Amino acid sequence: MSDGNTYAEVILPVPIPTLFSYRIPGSLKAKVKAGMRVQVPLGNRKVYKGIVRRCEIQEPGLAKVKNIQDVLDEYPVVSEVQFQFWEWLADYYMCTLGEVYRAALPSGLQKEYVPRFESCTMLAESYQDEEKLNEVMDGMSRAPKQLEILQHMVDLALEKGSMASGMTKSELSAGYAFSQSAYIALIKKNILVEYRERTSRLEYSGRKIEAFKKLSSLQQTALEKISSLFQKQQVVLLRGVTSSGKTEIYIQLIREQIELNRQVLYLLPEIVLTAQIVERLKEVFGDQVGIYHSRYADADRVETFLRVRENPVGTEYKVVLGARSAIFLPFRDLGLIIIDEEFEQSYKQADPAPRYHARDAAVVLAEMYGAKVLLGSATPSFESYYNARSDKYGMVTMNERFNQVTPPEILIADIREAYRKKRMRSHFTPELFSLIEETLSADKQLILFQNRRGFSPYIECFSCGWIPACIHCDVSLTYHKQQHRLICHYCGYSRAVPSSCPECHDPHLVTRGFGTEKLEEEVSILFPGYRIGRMDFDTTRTRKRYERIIRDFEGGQTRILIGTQIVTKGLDFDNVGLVGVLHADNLLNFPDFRSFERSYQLMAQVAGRAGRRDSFGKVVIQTTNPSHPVIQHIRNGDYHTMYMSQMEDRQIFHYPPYTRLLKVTLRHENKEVVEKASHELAGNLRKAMKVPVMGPQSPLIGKIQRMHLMNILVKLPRTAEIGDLKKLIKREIDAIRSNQEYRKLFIVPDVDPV
DNA sequence: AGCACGCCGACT
DNA sequence: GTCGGCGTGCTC
Repeated sequence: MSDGNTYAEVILPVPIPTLFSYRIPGSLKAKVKAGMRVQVPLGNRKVYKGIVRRCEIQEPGLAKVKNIQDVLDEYPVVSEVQFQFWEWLADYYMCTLGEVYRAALPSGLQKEYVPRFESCTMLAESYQDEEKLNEVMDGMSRAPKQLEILQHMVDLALEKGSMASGMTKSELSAGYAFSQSAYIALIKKNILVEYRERTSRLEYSGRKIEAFKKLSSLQQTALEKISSLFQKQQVVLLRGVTSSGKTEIYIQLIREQIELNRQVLYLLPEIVLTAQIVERLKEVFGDQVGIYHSRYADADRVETFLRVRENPVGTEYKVVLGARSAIFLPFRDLGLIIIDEEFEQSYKQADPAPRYHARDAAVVLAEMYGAKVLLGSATPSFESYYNARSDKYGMVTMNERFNQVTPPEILIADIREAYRKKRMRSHFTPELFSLIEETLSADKQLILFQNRRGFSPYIECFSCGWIPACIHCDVSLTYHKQQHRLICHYCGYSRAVPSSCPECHDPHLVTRGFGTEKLEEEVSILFPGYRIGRMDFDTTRTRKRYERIIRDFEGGQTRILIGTQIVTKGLDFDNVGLVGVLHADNLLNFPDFRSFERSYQLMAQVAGRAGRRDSFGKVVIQTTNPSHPVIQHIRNGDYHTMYMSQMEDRQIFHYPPYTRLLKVTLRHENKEVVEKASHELAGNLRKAMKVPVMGPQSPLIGKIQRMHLMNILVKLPRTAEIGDLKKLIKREIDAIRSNQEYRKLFIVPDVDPV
């Protein structure tokens, strides 16, 4: 039954799993289209910006239907393909469309965003013909000012490409005695037309495009293999060791897509997305390259977002270099998605929802666009390698480094033996110590890796063993010497260092273990006179500081670089002769089924920093367990054997890639409540379905920010249609949620947790 | 997620 | 007498 009104379904950024229906007032009927942002009231006088999912729907049959207040776009900002992608994401990752909306649009588009408009002008269509124009210009001897403007107009237009080119009024009026009245006369005569255009906050460099680098024969072969695999496969894994020159292969593939007038999304982990890589792409693709990541000012993200699609066809960005959220950009026609360092955990969004994995989501997105996916990595994730080996993906391997760069020599140093023989010097084995000396005297640089920040992971009372712990979390506090404070690495809580033990009043408190800060101090004492750079969470808070540390090391001002994980990522230095891993056991002993895989990837990455370009490098890995299989595999560079042995375990214990995991985390401020609820949920899940349900288990850190945690792990079969199982799980979660007893309980499902 | 409504303790 | 604490429930 139609009442003559039309209605729209709107997605709002609220965690409610429904769309909201609004009436479209007559005045807006012509303007509202799916994918446009609208302003709507919700609840008490609150104004929200929502996205129209569908419009022109029938009367929704609700008691209260409010009006759309305003339409905020001239063109849709979300396309139908994007909506399909949003819906897939919400369904697969068990979240609401509202949550996807929050993640997908830059916040500038969710709040106020006032684009800058500028007056532009161009020749009216009938005067774009040269003869016709000459005719009027000949008749303008009595209007020299108008003639001058036209002359100028033609020069500028031709410079831009054609007589039909538009320009801003300020461009037209620059550099001569521009007459406003003469200009208006030309508009009135319909020789010029004026229009308004949104102008950019991002600068066009107008830079000249440089020639493509010639590929080596190895690169050329790899490129040809990739192209031929793309004939029959949607996804190809490019397995290329560090320094094998993957980037230049990507550049050729991007070029091919641009020639086909299709767009390319080039995903990188946030931290690898540095000036180095951006520069290289701009060198060859100039202003066709867009950048999109969270460290960008939001206004710039909005610009990139809009320029991916809204620009006239042909002038939009052809390739966007971005971090994981770039999968939400509204591409007109995506032909290829490159995912570099595809094994990086940071592709998975942990918090908040949608807890999506950009690599996996990108494969689905590519399918929707009919695009290809290239995964790049030196040490692929086991999932991707498994897919390649089972022919789901194509695979191309590059085993040699570019320009015959010699792979680094990897030495394993036994910490325990060195201790026994009393040959440790602070945290250095004799092997590492003498190689540091050698490297420094050979005028080379070195990198030391320790996966802990701060000075020491905890302090302890010498007489009674008391250890200061966080008041909000179940962890010890890390001592930061420079700030002279004890800091919680989970919630940020900090306190002064006590002058004596509060338990037994002994003033003798000792530091235990070591982090990057302590390492820096000891290196400066043991190897005086060399400038040291430290790169960790504490020293890289701002982009400026981060870039400065890199620049100083790149330029050779700092000789020694000490850091956490962050030094392993994608940095390309020429003069590094040595890389030291101070304590590999930290990584290996992490209680997670992926810890071997991770350790291998991490150590292989650190090792890859050594001996790039024309220099020969060495890597020293210090460990208390030199016979550990991962250590042996690293030394032999044997990814495959490592993979095969891990796969056996994964199959036996039902872990990915043989199953899909779904982790449910329960949070409550009361320990008893969260334990009771999680047991109840796990029990109900076991009753409801025939798949392995593990737990509930208290995680390694049982309390974070005053909230007690419990995890339940569901192992979903790879083969079956898992949609129904997820619905079932959702139902059980909702049942627990609706229990009054558990009203302050948070239940968070995480699909494919990492 | 907001935001208001609603029902109990310390203040001008 | 009220200001305000945050528990509860709803939002087209």
